[in-house]
Amino acid sequence: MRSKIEGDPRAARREAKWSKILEEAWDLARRDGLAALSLRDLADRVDLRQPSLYAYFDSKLDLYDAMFADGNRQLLAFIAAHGPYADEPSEALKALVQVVVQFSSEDVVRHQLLFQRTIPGFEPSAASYAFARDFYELARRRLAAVGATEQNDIDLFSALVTGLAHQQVANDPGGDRWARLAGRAVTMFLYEVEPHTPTTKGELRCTRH
Amino acid sequence: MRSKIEGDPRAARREAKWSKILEEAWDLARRDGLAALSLRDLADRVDLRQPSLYAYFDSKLDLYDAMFADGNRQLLAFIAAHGPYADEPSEALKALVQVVVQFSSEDVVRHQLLFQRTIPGFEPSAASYAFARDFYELARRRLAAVGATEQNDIDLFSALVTGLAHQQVANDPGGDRWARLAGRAVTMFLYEVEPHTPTTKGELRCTRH
DNA sequence: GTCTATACATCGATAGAC
DNA sequence: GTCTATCGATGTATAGAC
Repeated sequence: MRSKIEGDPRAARREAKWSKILEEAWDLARRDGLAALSLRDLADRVDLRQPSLYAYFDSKLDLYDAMFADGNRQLLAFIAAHGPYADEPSEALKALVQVVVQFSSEDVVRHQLLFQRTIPGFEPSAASYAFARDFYELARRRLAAVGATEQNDIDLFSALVTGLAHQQVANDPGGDRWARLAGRAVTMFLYEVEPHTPTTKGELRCTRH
Repeated sequence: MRSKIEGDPRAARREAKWSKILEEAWDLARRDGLAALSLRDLADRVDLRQPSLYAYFDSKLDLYDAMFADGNRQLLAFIAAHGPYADEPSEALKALVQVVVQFSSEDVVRHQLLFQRTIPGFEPSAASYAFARDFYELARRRLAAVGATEQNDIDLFSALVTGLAHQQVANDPGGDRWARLAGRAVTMFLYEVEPHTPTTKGELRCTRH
């Protein structure tokens, strides 16, 4: 795939233009709101006429789809950039939650597109959704490492994380009022999933100090 | 206020029309998406011409504001209709969470308007926000009854509830995959807020052996 | 209060020339 | 690929009759 671009200067230029379009689309969405994104404003930003944008995507929903994939790529990159973590599974899980909430709080409209479905008619394509699945798998593995494998446990955890992220974004954008609760939230979750009565699920001792 | 309407048939008719407008606006929003609501379609639904709608609200954002207030009234009515609960504080809290998540899952766009801020330019007016404050106060009182009064506790709880509601709405609309976790979530929360080792609120240390 | 009529700006999208 | 020109639909708003 890479060789195609590097070997073909026209494809490389097109790729660069496409990246510029995505970047400016995010910027406009942050300024005007995700739903209020205007293709004419976007065209102005990238030195094109509005109809010429259709050489890069088939419709506005298609653009949202590309942004959805891009946002998920950013999320995976953000997680990778803030690693590696301690090997200790519960610490790794705490770190993940912290990072995800921070990621969400850094860009409200990105969080809207990735985790809230508010654009009428928008449904991620299978290809774009694959990136979201990658993130889900990453979280699932880190949950399994602390012994949370049942669907109910995973669902409870996902609610906890999205709740923290949503409250952070909605009520304290740019701050850390909910982000700083990530560690406590995971502690609470772990205690629920692995009760400290050390019976079947391995020897786990919990004490308060 | 009531006497005004009952005493004046014209005011009563206007009130009825206004209710009809709100009702059809919700229905259209559910069909087309909240942001895609069209005033021309709405006018057709209520047997008016589009400009005549401006006799009932000053702008489209004004209509959203009225829907915001209406949705919050519905929430308070929904809570009232599903009471009274057991006096036991923790059970009352569980019931509240259950009801709120169920309420959200019953209407996705209502949940969007009330708890997610996705309409560009929309900000609830002070009058409409008063209803939201009523709900917040109700939840705060029920939290206080179980001993959760610190802001961090309230924030953690709000994240938990909105997280359950959001996951329910986004990933299992109409179902109960997350709604049924409400009781467990509250139990988990209560254990965190009121540790049964009644000493300090120190960090919980878990170690494997 | 509701209507007709109209205006204006903006939007996504398409046709066809180059 | 990019352009010009244009389309239909939209939201907003106003004037003026009844």
